[in-house]
Order: sequence, then C-alpha cells, then structure tokens
Amino acid sequence: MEYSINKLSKMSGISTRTLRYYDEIALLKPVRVASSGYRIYGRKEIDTLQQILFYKELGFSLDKIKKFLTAPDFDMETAFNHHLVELLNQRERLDGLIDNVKKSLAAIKGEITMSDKEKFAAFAQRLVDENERKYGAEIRAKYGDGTVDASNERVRGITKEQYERAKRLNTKFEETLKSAFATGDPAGELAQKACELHKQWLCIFYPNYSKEYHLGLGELYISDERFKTNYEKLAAGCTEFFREAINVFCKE
Amino acid sequence: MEYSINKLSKMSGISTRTLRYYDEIALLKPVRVASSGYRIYGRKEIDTLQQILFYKELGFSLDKIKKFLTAPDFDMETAFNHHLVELLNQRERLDGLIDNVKKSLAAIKGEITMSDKEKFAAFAQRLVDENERKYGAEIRAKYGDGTVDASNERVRGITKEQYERAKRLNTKFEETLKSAFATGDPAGELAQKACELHKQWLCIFYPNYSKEYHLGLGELYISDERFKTNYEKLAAGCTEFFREAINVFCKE
DNA sequence: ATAAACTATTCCGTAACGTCAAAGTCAAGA
DNA sequence: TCTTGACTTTGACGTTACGGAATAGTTTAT
Repeated sequence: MEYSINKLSKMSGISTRTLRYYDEIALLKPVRVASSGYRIYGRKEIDTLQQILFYKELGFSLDKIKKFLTAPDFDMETAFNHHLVELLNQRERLDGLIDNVKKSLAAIKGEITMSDKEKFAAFAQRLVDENERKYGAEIRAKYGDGTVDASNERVRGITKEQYERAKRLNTKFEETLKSAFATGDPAGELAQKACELHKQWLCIFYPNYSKEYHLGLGELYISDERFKTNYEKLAAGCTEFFREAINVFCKE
Repeated sequence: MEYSINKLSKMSGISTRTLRYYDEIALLKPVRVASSGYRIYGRKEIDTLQQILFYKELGFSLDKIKKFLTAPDFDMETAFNHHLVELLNQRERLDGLIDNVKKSLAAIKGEITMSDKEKFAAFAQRLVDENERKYGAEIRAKYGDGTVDASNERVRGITKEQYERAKRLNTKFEETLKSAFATGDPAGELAQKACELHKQWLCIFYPNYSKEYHLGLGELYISDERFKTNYEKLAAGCTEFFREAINVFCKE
C-alpha cells in the first residue's frame, strides 16, 4: 500500500509541511520519489511516523528522536533518564516563576496602587531579590547563573556565614576533585570524597537534597556550558570525570 | 554619569550583544549615540534595565515587557493574571510529560509490564493530544479556553462507568471480530458489526469521530506494535483482516 | 482540453539572543 | 607620531520546528 503525502498527512494529523520538513532533516524519508518528484510513503514509513509521534509526545527533540531511530542499539534507559532530569529541572524553574508571579500579584492587589507604576516596580524589585542584590552578583560571577536562578527562593535567605562556608567548601571540593582526577578513578576514594563535599555545598542552596537531583546536576554540568567551562578550568575532561563520580556516588 | 555598552554590560551581567538587541527592538535605547556611533547609557537606562530584568525573571516575553514600559496605564493585574494562568498550564503539561516519561522508564526497565490498562491510558492520552492539536485552536478561538479544557477533562478523566462500558464493548468487539475472521469475509455482516462496535468504543474517547479518523486508525493498528500484538492474540492475520473491514465500513 | 486538485521547491518569519567577521574608534606607550 | 591593543560598530548566519506564501510543475476528472 502506497500513500501520497496528503494521504499520510490526513491519516496522521501531521501537516504536509511537517512531513516535508521531516524529509528534509532526514527524520522520515519517503520510501521512494516518483519521476514527478512526488513523495511516496509505504507502510514502514507509517510505522516510523507513529514512533516519532510517540517520542514527540514525551517531549524529545527531533534530533534525539532521529538518534533513537537510526542507532539501533541506542541506550534508551540513559536517554530517558537524561530527559527526565531535564524535565524536572524545567519544572523547578517553572515553580519558581509561578511563585514569584503569585507574590507580585498579591503585591499589586494589595498596597500598591496601579497608577504609581514606578513605585510598584521598585517595590517588586525589592520583593524578588533583596538578598540577591547583596550576594547574587557575587555568587553569579562565581558559580554561574543557574545557581541563582534555579534557587532564587532559597538563596534569598542565605546568611553571610553560609556563604563563607560555601566558599570554603567549594575550594576544598575543587582541590579534592583535581586530585581525584589525577587518579583517573571516578569510583575511587578521592572522587567519592569530592562528591560528598559537593553534596554538602549543594545542601546549602538546596535543603531538599535528593540523590535524584544530585544525579541530575551531573548531567547539567555537562550540558550547560557555563558550568562546564567552570569545571574544565580545573582539568580537561574533568567534567565528564565528575559526572562518572556522581553516578557512582548516587548509586551507593 | 555615563556608561559605555561594556560598562553597562559588566554592571548588569547582560551581554553587549543582548544590549544591542534591546536597542534594535527598541526595548532599551541608549540615552544618546556619540559621533563615533558608540552607544552611551545614563542612569535612567540602568533603572529601566533593572525593570526589564525583573519582568524577565518572571518569564514575560520581551514584547510584553516593552508594553509594560511604554504604555503608562497598562493593566498590570490582568497581565499578571494571564501570565500566571499560562505558567500554570505549562506546568500541567510538564507534569504530564514527566509522568509519561517515568512510566516509559519503568516499562523500559521492565519494572512493570505494559498492562492493558496502561496501554489503554496511553492511547486515551494520545487521542486527547490529537484532538487538541486538530481542533483545539479552532474551538478555543470560538468559545474560549474553558470549552477545550472541559472537553479534555472529559477524556482524561473518564468515569468508572465509562471505563466499564468501554471494557464491555471491547470484549464484545473482540468476540465479534474473532467470529468474523473465521468467515474470512471483511465485508460480511459480522465484520461490519465488529466495526460498528469498534466505532462505539472509539466514540467514548473521541467525540469528534469521523470516518477518516477511523480509517486512519486501521493503519495505526497494523503499524503500531503495541496494538498489533494485542489484536494478533485473537488470531494470526487478524489485524490485516480488521483493517480491510474498516476500509469497507468507512466507505459505506 | 481545461479546470481542479495536488505537489514541488524556494524563501521569509518566528524568540532571544550567541557567535563570528570585517571594519572603524579610542587611549596609551615607544 | 605611530602603533598596538582594547573597544566598538554593523551585518549576517545559526539555533527549533515548523507555518505561510509565492511560483511553477503534475495528475486527475470532467
């Protein structure tokens, strides 16, 4: 059974434009092309399209979906784990936004008159990051935006002592990680100690620490350039190494 | 006090590229431009930038932020309310994705067998998405958001009775299909009755039933392994037979 | 034969910038 | 004064996953 692009489109609910796009990026090629240039799809292509739609529903990018389909021995479990971590991060960020918007709304409805826009803006700014202005820039410069943005709510209440402690922990952590990297064994004692230090550091900003989140952070370090360059400064390949270490650490 | 683009960039943590972009879209213009073409910012621009960053932290688009800043009597409360609703919707969607990814992960790991019930739920979810994708915007444009949400709710939160009815229908359908397959005639009375039962089953989840969709479903059953194995359990070759039957059924 | 329906290939646009590239500007040391 | 280096400018392309439009060729039906 053969299908024109329009037939396939109507069957699947996917626009012809999209199907052409999938052809263009080699995600879904027609089984053959007629002499007229018309695309012709077969049964196998319908099957593939269904799979594509399935992965799409889970929020995977087309690029990853392509890898799923082309590499037959793709490590699905790892890929899904990565994806889950990413989604969890996204949700946490959303939670933060929602929280702040709710607060701002309350402020608007409350004592602020809408006419006095400037007053409100000033107030709202104070509302969001009183502490952020004090330490935020400093922290941001050191650890990258992600730390501040993702944990705005928690960072806000951080004390100077805590900040000093974080700084000390971080120094110690970097030293330990560097030594650990020299051993080349991410499961070794040194590497695991680095993980422990990192966990302590992390707990300052994220009181609700979980292994799941720690694991996710390992992924974040690799995928986020800002973190990666930070760690790569210690040693080339250090980020990957640290991720391995975290993987071991969190599985114990 | 006057600031070069670099100074402002370093003070605010915003890249020069971004500042130029904000100039380009008229979100933040420099106070003046030197004869050399260099941008020069003043104190007022710093304040404006702070405001921009505040709104950005709440997840507003630059376009909306511009309206906040330029329209002096903007209805903040309404805008914030809309924004909040949008964020909540996004989170709900994320929750759904996370749920599905978790389930898929469990399935991959083999922790649970994709039971019939879950298959069922997955399928229902897919129908919702498809329904939303196809008609959502249209309906929403006509009747407002409420309608779609209610409609989706109906599908997602199918009642126990509906579920029971679906189950009964499905059993009956399978029996009929099995008998029909024995006759070998996809255009015969029994096969057509099976199609009718299938249609009724389908209509529980898909109120906007159309022959076209039913037809497409026939293809889906053959191409999707999860469905295919389900039907092949009844009899070998049964899936193909059923598709033929649907073809006849929908052409009447 | 001609109109209707279908299909193809560009190309532009989306949001919010990052990342070069080529070229002009400014302050300071030799 | 010349040159070097730091700084700045304006393009222009890349990113995601397509939507939409323009233009031109193909197939099908009457």
